[in-house]
Amino acid sequence: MVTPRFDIIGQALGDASRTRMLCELMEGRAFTNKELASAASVTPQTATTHLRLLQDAGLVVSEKRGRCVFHRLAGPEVAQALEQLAALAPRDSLHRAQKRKAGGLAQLRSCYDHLAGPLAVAMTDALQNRGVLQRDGGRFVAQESEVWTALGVTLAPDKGARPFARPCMDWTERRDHIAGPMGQQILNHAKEAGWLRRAGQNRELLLTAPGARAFHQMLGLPVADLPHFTQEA
Amino acid sequence: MVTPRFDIIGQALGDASRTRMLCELMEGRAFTNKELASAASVTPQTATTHLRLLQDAGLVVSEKRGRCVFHRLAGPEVAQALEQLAALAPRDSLHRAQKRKAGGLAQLRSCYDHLAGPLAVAMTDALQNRGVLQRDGGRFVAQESEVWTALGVTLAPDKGARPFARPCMDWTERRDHIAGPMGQQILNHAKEAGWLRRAGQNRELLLTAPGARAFHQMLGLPVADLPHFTQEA
DNA sequence: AATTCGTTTCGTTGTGCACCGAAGTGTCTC
DNA sequence: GAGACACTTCGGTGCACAACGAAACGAATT
Repeated sequence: MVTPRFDIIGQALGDASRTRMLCELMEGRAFTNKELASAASVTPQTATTHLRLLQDAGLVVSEKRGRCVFHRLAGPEVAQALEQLAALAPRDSLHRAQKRKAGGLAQLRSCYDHLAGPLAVAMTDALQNRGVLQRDGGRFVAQESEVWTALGVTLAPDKGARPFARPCMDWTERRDHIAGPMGQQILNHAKEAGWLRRAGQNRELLLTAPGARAFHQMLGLPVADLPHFTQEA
Repeated sequence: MVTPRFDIIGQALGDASRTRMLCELMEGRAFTNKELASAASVTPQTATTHLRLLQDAGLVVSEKRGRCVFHRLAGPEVAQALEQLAALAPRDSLHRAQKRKAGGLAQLRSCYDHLAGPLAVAMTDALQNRGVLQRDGGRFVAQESEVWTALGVTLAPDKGARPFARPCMDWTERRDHIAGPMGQQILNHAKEAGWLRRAGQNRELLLTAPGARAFHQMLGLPVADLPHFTQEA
């Protein structure tokens, strides 16, 4: 048969669990297997098979980083095609991204042991612009002494084997931020200095007034749009 | 769950048989159940369930005409979305329409007992423009005496109960042409007058030189692009 | 009324596959 | 090294559904 084979893509779309995963991925960020599994309400091993199928269909690309695997849409065309397809069904739209940005869920949060979100990405950018941090393929190289002064932080010296600064895929910005010992110590210092406070049980964080001043004065980071800590809580 | 529900559409696309049907329908014409069943290589009863599914997904609309049911894509947006989706898969394109138009399969053919194809649609247009034929909801009303002269045909008088001129969904043009006794007698006269000849075993027809003259002079129909009869056969 | 044809409904079979539990691999931390 | 942790592979279960035969329905023709 000479029939065009968009049934492969159709097959990939033809399952509710995969649909839920794709809706998460429509946000543009990269997600781990576990997160997508949770989004689809299935176990990780089921998510693995789903994601392989989406990969085979060319809708999703996956990238291994350490022990995590990050999945994201194969490109903007995919998102566009899916959006157009979803527009055929006059249901509620699927712009989770906007909802999430509007709702204060995760503009500022911790990622494992380090800082994540737009602020973390902006910090990474700022440090790179000042030449304190350089990207070298899949890793970061930091001028340690200068980082101290740039951040006003006294970081413990590197213990050795573990890379001092690693890039970590940021959920919201779909770009890398600083992980590893350096990221961990930055977050610790920010907490101890009272720059950040936990918002609830989850990983969400709030910026305090001194924290906003510190990040803005030291690195020129934009802090106006971030969620600030108020006395209400 | 608040997840968007494009899994319904995805489900509809997620089957090879339905994909084959949709590829046929991408041509823009309306197809009967049986034709789509044949295109998908399944039995008509299987095609029925597939088509209901496509209907529920909002991809296809169906219209009953006599004992036939005509199915076509719900609208141009559907075709566009499918095309964009198919473009994600870098396989061979699905433009059957163009192939079929380029290949001389069915520019001019008989439909049951009457004439079909672009020429038939153009004829219907021309007769309506001259006020000889009027559309009245789901049927045609013809000024019989004037039709005679306009076509240079002597049509037998209407037998009674059966509507003299009925609209019939044209495959190629996705628009109606003239069926019923009127359409039948027009085709008969065209054959007897040597205006048209059969091309092979199928319903394909060829236009002869006198036929081209007749259709062009009497109704101003465009005949240049239609398949002409030559001595080769 | 009988026949033919296109379509649909029903009942059944068979298969594909989503799902999970258990176990295995690779990576990171202590 | 041991112990977490993220992910994958394997095996098995259960369900959804594509497919067809048989039969019913409706429209058109005789």
